[in-house]
Amino acid sequence: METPAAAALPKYYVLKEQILTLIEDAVPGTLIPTERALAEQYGTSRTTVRQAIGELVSEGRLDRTQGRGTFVAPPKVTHVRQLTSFTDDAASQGMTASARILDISEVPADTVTAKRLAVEPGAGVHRVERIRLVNGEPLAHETAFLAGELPDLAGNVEVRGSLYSALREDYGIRISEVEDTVETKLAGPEEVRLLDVEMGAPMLLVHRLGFDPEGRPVEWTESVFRGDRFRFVARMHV
Amino acid sequence: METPAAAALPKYYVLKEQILTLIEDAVPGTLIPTERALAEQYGTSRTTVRQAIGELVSEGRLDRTQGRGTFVAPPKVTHVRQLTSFTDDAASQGMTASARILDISEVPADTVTAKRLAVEPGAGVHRVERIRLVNGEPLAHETAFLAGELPDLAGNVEVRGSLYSALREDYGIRISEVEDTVETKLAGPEEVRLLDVEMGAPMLLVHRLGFDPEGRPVEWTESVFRGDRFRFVARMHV
DNA sequence: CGGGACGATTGGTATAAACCAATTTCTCCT
DNA sequence: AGGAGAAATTGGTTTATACCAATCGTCCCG
Repeated sequence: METPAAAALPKYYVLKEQILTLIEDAVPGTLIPTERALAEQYGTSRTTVRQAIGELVSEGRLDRTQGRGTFVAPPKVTHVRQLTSFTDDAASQGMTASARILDISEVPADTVTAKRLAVEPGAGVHRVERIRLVNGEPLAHETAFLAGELPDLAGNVEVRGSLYSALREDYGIRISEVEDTVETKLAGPEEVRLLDVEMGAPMLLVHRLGFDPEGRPVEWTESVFRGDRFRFVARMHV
Repeated sequence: METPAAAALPKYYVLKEQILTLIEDAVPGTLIPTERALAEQYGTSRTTVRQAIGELVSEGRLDRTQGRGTFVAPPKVTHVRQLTSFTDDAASQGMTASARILDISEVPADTVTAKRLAVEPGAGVHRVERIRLVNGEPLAHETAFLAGELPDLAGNVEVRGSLYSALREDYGIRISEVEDTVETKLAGPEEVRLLDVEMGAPMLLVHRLGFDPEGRPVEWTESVFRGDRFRFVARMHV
């Protein structure tokens, strides 16, 4: 006595949709029932509840913290490339953007970086590693590599408060064309530590290669954005 | 007797890295040991092995099929927006691109579509739903909505073999500017059915709004790309 | 020789049960 | 009151087990 083509859906997925209807009208920050309570309430095991909640966390609909509970998550941040700055984007959405500098130093170029920046492997390049924050919450981990002579880069970035401002004002470097690649990636220990996400959460891995007006590559940046908090926008002429 | 700050990493993550070293030099299509064999070999449970393999599948490093086994996956496809066509991209990487049309029809605009295309809700818009394939494998599910009078759209798309060709050649519609948004999404039953991915696999959700030279929105498209097979590239002037 | 039935193998879903780790709450002592 | 410490609560990880479902190979029969 089987249902012809009705069921087929895994139990955890049905539960996921039920939880979605529970939270779709809730304000961000609302606490939802515990995993043990949901398991009993829906007549299933905690394992199944965790599988359902896990996907909702990955999708950015729920946040959870060990010892505290599981909460309704805030909506995604949208970032419009090139038309506005990161800071302006956030401001237009009623949020405040900032950055925390982890490291500014000069290092020998590895093979990948050397190829991108068209320098010799092992040549000195500048490295700028930052955490980008919105409303005080970490949103992205960004590591930029820059070719050329940039004396006292750390000091100038400090003063200007922005890498691009320093490049333009202090060194006369203008980036006139960029090539971005976007792909998915799962969070590893580094992202867990720096961005406060869960192991295995989906991330947006963005690589940017920036060229000066003469077409020379001057900037090579790898960024890892939280997939549950971020939306990437590009507007361009065809 | 605890190790001070050494361990800390979950066992499934350590196992994941070990499996990675096993497959990093293997040719795509190579069969790896069964879950039960790996569990015994590494002295762990099948649950833990599945958690490790699951992330590698999500990252596009492994493919698995019930009843067959788990295999090393092929590398990602890269798509450069606007500079070249989808077909040319694939060709330049030694692959062949194609599309399967699921539906071409005229439907009343829902509220979201109406807003994007600047028409009245319920007004008739054209709907084109396709599956994009590379090397015969489904890569993306794409649904486009178009405003305006487009008599016999289905027939013309059939003849031209491309939606954009038909718009340009048969209706004189040119898209001169586009706005793309990219975010992550997890695969649901529809993606599982149409794109041959696993439930919960990370996807790239892309929305495109296309404008004509007068700045009027003429195309609104939602695309879901396989995150394990696809890389999105945008090149633009600043 | 073809084909269908069956069984073995492999991944997919679900349960129950521990125990660990972070956080909050309670309690009791000063 | 205030604070330290214990207890309870909640999510995080792992194991063991069972059964379902898709695939593939084998064997036997017509």
